[in-house]
Amino acid sequence: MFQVLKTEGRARRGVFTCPHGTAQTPVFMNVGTQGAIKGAVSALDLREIGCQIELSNTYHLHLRPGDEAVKQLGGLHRMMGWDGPMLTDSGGFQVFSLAGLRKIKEEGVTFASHIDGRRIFMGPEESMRIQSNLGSDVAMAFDECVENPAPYDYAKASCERTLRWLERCKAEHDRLNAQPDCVNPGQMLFGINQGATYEDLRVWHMDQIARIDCDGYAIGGLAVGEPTEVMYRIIEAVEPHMPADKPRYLMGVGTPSNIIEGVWRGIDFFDCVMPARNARHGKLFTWEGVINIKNEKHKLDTRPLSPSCGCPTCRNFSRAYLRHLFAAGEMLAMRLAVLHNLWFYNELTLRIRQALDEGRFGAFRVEFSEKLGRPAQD
RNA sequence: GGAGGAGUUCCCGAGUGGCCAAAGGGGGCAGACUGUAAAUCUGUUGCGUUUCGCUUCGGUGGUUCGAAUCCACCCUCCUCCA
Repeated sequence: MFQVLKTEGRARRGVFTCPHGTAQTPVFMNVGTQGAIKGAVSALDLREIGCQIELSNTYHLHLRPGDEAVKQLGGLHRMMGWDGPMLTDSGGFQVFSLAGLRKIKEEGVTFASHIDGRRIFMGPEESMRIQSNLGSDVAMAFDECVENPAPYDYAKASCERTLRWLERCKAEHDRLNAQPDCVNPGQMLFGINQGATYEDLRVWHMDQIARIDCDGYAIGGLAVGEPTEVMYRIIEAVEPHMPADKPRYLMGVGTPSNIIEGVWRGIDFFDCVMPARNARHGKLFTWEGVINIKNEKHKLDTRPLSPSCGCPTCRNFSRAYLRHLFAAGEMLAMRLAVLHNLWFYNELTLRIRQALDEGRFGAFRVEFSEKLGRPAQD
């Protein structure tokens, strides 16, 4: 269930309700692909850093430990110790990221497992079955994420197929939810818009999938090679065609600026590996701009990363200590960095919501959209 | 005291007459990262007025058109024998 509380221009402030609770939107979902946030961060930590929705992955959990095993363990929520809202990606992104290891046919996709090379077949029905076994609150439709730029003819054929796959996903999802031993009978289904960088394909595809009754709609296939301006142009073209009473999810995006600009263009849900991955690599987001904590200039800096940050890392540790932990290759470096960046992303969306509540999101956007992507000034 | 062996750029370590400012690794410095095959990947790491010049392979001197590389002596370290 989704309720829009307030709007400012195209931007929306809302509340999303699912079997494991509610999320205030706009929301950033914290990515824990294999049932864990990389960087030694657990579900306990997610609570502390303000995570509203956790995101995991169908393909990866199907390979390890296996979705049947997860089901026997009581579902992914119980397995990983997270009792809040959870969304699972369908494996569609792996069609893109593992492009060298798969073959696409009408029935589905055959992957050569990136772990041991064994053949894994995943089509709409398989993806739905796996996600049903995982017991997430939101299952994503199985789609093909096409790399940009893509030839028009290919993008057209691909998004037509993704539409047919959504019809199969919907049918299988409804069937599975009605099974007596279903892990999470209230599981929702989100459809995914594709069409590469072609506005006519995007709009046609969006109109088509909107006719299939989903609990939300996502824009996929962006931030996969095209310039940022093109991404914004596609969102602006598609968004008016997305059902106004359903949540809108921009998949895999993005930078703090991308999120502000996405909200400005009517997006409610985001997710991205960037805060976690960049954190592991020493790039930290703050309200003053981006900090590369590995840089020599922080060697003797006793200040926290950011004076305006209330995260566990900034409350307790100096830049100098963090830099040392990175230089020394200590696991703790990654953990503290990931906690900080995810806190920042969760607080970013919190402040966006506050700005929307108070009708000043336009001013918020002007103040922060560009600033958050620049290097922090000392 | 005798017999061998070894000293190369920040470190380790290749290189035994010209294609050597010198492989490779480490360390250092910097950059990338967008529904996670990523604790990964890339660049750079003697100086300068940078399609060229200068200084550099323990030290000094020599051979040669040309030396990290060959010769002499010296210094330091390691192993074995006494």
